[in-house]
Amino acid sequence: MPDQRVEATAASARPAATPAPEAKPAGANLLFLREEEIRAAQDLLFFAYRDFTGAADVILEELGMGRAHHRALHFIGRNPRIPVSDLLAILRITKQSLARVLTTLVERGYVTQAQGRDDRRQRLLSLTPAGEALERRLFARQRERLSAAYRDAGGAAVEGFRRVMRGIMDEAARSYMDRAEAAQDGAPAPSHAPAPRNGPQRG
Amino acid sequence: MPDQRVEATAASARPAATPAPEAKPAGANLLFLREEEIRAAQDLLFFAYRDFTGAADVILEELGMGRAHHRALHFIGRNPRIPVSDLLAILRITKQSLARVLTTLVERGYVTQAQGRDDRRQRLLSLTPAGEALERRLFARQRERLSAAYRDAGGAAVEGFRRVMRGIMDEAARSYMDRAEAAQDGAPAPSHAPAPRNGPQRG
DNA sequence: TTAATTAAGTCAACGAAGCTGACGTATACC
DNA sequence: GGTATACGTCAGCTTCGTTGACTTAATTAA
Repeated sequence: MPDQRVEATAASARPAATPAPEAKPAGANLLFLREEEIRAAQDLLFFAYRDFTGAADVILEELGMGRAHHRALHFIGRNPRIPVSDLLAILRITKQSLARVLTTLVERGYVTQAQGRDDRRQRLLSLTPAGEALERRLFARQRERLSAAYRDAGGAAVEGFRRVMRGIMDEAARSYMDRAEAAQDGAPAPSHAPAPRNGPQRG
Repeated sequence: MPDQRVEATAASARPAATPAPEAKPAGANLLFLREEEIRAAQDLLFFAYRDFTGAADVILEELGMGRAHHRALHFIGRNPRIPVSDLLAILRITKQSLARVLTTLVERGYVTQAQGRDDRRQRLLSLTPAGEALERRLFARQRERLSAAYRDAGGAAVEGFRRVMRGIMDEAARSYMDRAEAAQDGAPAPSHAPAPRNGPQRG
């Protein structure tokens, strides 16, 4: 098996990726460091997200489902009785895309749809016990990675992580997170609102 | 225009998502908080990554390219003269998938392929000046988000962010990041190795 | 009470970006 | 001289996003 031993590949002399270190005006170095810091952040986001999402793939594949199913399951689990439109606004996909995954989730008994009480046009989505069980299985895999990272990094780092991640997401997502957190602290039945948006909305 | 005013939707009495607060054995509450912390991390990763990647979409769309093109451009830009196989191992996609985006990047003059000197089978990839210019445009959009987040969160938070993100990615990605950082500090021509893997490798 | 708006579903078709399997070619290495 | 490696390519499939058009039921406003 070619075990991808890329070690020491391409160790040939390569023109350094860094600009020539000669004749830097004052401040340029700082600016450069800042740019490198941001580029490193791009790397961090790519790798961390790739491996975070990949963690649950084994289970998904054995069930013939994809990541889209997992995302729906996750957000329905976190927001019982969420209206379809709110879920759409969280995921930022079209209802046709959501319909595809939702159909299979309902057919296979992972998600139930209940008619809204005050607005009977709504179909409020919740996990069935089977859905909760599946979500927990998927969660367990990602939890391994995340809690190991949290444990190794320590509490202060986790708080920093939280702050930076919040800063990266848009205002709508931040206020969603705020409401989710408030709900966590015992507030009764908040809206799952993803907060006002602006983008397209076609379909 | 229906401005997605989801505010206060579904504020009907909903069975709390949280387990009934009565009769908690000692420690259960802590355990619960820890689980909620990890679930919140899932949310953070989803929203932050969604908006981070979305930031460059406007430019990509106007050029008729996708995120796959951006990823290739990014990692080629960060690793001039990278062999195809190393890029594949970083992106973790098949060469057929990479070929599709690479073909258009080369055709449109954003990327050049040079024959390897010590191993002439290799096609070492680099950005052309046009490719660098495009990458900078794309970078600028993401930079806005990232540097605002860094600025608002502060240096200590950024370090925590970095530590947690490193912890989430797998060992191979961590050692890639280490090597990239070392290269940054003036070491001459390191390998772009994504470090040994294990997964499939078919195709 | 009628008309407009909204929530949700559905059919059809398309595009981006993954995937597998099977080969071909040039180069390296033993 | 034979095997393994780096890269490219043809063909076809899957997931999951997209647009556009249209229906039904329920709510809301005129």
